[in-house]
Amino acid sequence: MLSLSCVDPWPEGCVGLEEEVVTAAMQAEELDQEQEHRDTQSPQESAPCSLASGTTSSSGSSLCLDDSLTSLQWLQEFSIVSAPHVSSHQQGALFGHQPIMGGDAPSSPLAGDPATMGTPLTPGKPTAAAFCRAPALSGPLAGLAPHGHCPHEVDYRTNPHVKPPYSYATLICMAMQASNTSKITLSCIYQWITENYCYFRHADPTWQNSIRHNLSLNKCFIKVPREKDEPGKGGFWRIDPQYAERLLSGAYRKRRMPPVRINPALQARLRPATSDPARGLSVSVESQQLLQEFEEATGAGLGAGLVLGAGHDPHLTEATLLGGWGSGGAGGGPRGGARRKQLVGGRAGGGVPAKAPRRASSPLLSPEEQRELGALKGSFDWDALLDSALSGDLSLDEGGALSPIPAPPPAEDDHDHALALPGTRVHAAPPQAHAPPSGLPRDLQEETFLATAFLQGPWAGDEDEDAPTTNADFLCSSSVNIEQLFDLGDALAGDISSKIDALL
DNA sequence: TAATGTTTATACTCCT
DNA sequence: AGGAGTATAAACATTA
Repeated sequence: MLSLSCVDPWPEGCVGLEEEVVTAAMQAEELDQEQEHRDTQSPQESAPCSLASGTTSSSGSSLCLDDSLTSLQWLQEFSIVSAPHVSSHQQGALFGHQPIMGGDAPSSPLAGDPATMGTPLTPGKPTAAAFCRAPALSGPLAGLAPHGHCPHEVDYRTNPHVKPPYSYATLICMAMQASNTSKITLSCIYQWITENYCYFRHADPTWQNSIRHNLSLNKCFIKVPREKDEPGKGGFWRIDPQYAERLLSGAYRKRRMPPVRINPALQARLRPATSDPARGLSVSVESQQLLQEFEEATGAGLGAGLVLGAGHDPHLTEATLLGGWGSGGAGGGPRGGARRKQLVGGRAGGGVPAKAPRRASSPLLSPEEQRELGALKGSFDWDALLDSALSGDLSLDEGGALSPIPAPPPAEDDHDHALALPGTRVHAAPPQAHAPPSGLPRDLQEETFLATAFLQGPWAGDEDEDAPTTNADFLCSSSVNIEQLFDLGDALAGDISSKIDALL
C-alpha cells in the first residue's frame, strides 16, 4: 500500500530537524530583516511567479509562497556577488518554486531565465513550507534533506546554476509523463527538460548525449519507431508500462547524487564577477553558524557546493561553489569523464583533442513535434492518473500499481501497452507481473514520483498550514485523497478476501 | 550534415 | 571491498 509517509510531512525522523531548521530560520529571519527591507520590491521582475493555469499551478515563485514561513532565510546571506539590482524575487530563483510539469512553459526557453540577465547564484528566500514540509521530503524522502539539496529550495525552472537533483532517467520520465501522449520524441524530451530546467539551457549540451545514452541503455525506455509515412527524424520513446505503473507504488528513495552542482557553463560568466573578493561570496558569521547548525542537523550540509571549510572562509566557499561538480566532499573538481579526459586517453585515443563544446541549441522541432510539445506543456495531471488507477485502468490487482507485490516483467508484446498518462488510454498490465528485472526501474519510478509529486504542489507555502487538507501532500492536493486510496485498498482487500473465500 | 541511436569505457557515490 | 546505479565522455552507425 501507499506509504503513510505521504501524509505526514514531518515524520518522526524529521521532527528534530524541523525544529532546528525552524529555529534557525527564526534566528535568521531576525538577522535578515534588515536586508529584507533592502530588497526593493520589483514584482514585475518575477515573471516566473505567474501561476500556470489549471491544476498545475505549481510554478509559483518564492514570492508566491508564504514569506512568513521562511526557514532558510539565512541562506540569503549567501550571495556570490552583490547585485543590488537583483530583486528579492530574482534572488528567490534559487529557492522557491519548481519546474512545472504542465501549465505555461515560457514562450521562450529563456523566458524568466536569470542567466540571461546575469543573475548570479543568489539564493533567495526559501520558505519553511518549501523546505522539507513538502511531501517529497517526508518519511523516506527526508533522505533528500541530508543531501542538502531539497528540491523545494531551488527553482530549477529559472535557476541556471544548480543542476536538478534528478537522474537523467527521471528527467526523461518526467518529460514523458508531462506529455499527454504515450510517446514523445527525443527532441521533445530535450525541449521539455530545457524548458523546465534552466540549468540545461546553459549547460554543455553533452547532457543530451547522456539523455540519449539513458534512453538506449535504460530498459525503462522503449523505442517506438516511426511509421513509414510519419515524417520526422528519429523514433519515439516511451516508458515501459510496467514501470509507469509503479509510479503509484513503493516508497521514496533519495537519489544518489552530488548535492549541488553549479552549471559549469556559467562558471566563466560568474567567475569574473566574483573574482573580486570584495564582491565575492558574502557570508555573514551568523549565517555561517546557522548553516553549520543546519548542516549538523541534516548531517550533510548543503552539499559540496556549500561546504564551509575550516574557518568558514567565504572564498573557499566561493571556490567550492564555483568549482562546480561538487563531488560530495571528495575534493570537488570535475568528475568522471572530465577527469578521465585529462588523465586517461580512453578510447578517444589519447592526445585527440576534445571537441570544442557546442553551444546549447534549441532543438528544431517539426510542426508535428511542436504539437507534441504542446501536449508536453500541458497538464501533468496526477488526478487523471490516479483516477485511472481508481477506475481500474491501471492494474491494481496482483502485482499491480498499488500492490506491494512486485509486478512481473512484461511480455514482449507488452510493449504495446501505452504509458499511463492523463488523457490517454491506460492499458492494464499483464496480470502475471513480477519483480522488475533490476532495482533501477523501481528506484527510477519512485524518484520520478518523488520528483513530480511536489511539482504539483506549490501549495505548501501559500496555503494555510493549519488547514487539515493542505498538508502539502500531493495526494491531498489531488482530487483523489488518501482516504480514497485506502478505500480502494479496502475494496481490493475485500475483493481478494471474497475470492479466497470462494476458493475455500 | 546534423540529429539520432548504440555501445563502450571510466569514475563516482551509495549500499551491502 | 564489491556491486549497483548513475554521470560523463566518446566513438561509431544510422537516418532524414
